[in-house]
Amino acid sequence: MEDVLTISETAARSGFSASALRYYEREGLIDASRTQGGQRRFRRSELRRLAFIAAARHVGLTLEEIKEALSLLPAERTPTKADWTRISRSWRHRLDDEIGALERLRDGLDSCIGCGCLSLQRCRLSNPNDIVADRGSGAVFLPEPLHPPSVERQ
Amino acid sequence: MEDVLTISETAARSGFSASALRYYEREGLIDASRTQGGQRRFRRSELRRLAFIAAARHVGLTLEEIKEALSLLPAERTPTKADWTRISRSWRHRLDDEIGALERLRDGLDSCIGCGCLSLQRCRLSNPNDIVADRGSGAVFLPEPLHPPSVERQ
DNA sequence: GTACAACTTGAAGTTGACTTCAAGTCAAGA
DNA sequence: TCTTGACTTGAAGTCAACTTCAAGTTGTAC
Repeated sequence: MEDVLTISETAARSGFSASALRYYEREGLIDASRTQGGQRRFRRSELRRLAFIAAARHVGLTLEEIKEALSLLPAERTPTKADWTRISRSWRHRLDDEIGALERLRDGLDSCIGCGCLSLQRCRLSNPNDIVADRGSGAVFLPEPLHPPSVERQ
Repeated sequence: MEDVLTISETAARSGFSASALRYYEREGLIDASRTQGGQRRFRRSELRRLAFIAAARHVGLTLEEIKEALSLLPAERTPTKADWTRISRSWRHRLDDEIGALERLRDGLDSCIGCGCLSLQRCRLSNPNDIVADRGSGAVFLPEPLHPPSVERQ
């Protein structure tokens, strides 16, 4: 076993595609040295970074957020288990929030199905912010969009 | 109150932007008649369709799926409450599945933070399919990607 | 030394769900 | 009638996270 890996070896071991690895390197999420001929060689420690990236992606973080998280790792020494644990601890809250939002949506759906309304005036499911209806009720069903591309301004 | 609405009235009442309404019409999700001059006029019943679309978007359906769902509505008569209820009932399962996936992820995260591993060989959080590790263990942590843009084909 | 798979680059393409733009037309109040 | 805001269209732009492509270079097994 050599102590550096080619891009295809790294791809096979990390589960990312080679083009994704090139993209991550270009974006500054991972690092690679080069051969004299210019080919990438990845240190094994990059596999751990990639594992972190994979996990963070599963949690729903954007690459920008992941990059920021990775920048919190110590530069002068090899990150320890405790370092990795520290920067991933906040995911727990994020997941709890996401689960909570989905549960509120599901419960709202139950009542909507019960009444069959789907009314813009009354149904919180389709009108989370009570845009049209009674503005006195402060109840906001979904404080922010659950799925990224679903909110419009105007 | 007139019985048809302009695009900006419809936008205000539905919460969608005017450009989104044009887009939905072009994609065949909603319908509009025209004035002699060519301007759109929306029947009030379209507001209910739009309420459905808004709710379905919150549940995470794509426009394509929503279009398919809407095509199940009866064409020859005005949809009843029961019609709307019927086609939105399946959302419940979808939400349950999504919630379940997130909960499994959260619980996996807890054990990962506990051990601090984040190892490609051992950690199911970053290596959901056990690509590198022991292939004997049939346990698959996340059977499919939770967040759309996170899977690559080799 | 040769073959050939694996690698390199920059540029362009992909996806979904819109938004923005430019240039022109319509509707309605005074 | 005039004005002006609302409306129309098609085309192009946006976003993230990559993938695909073309054309050329490198590494290595024989």
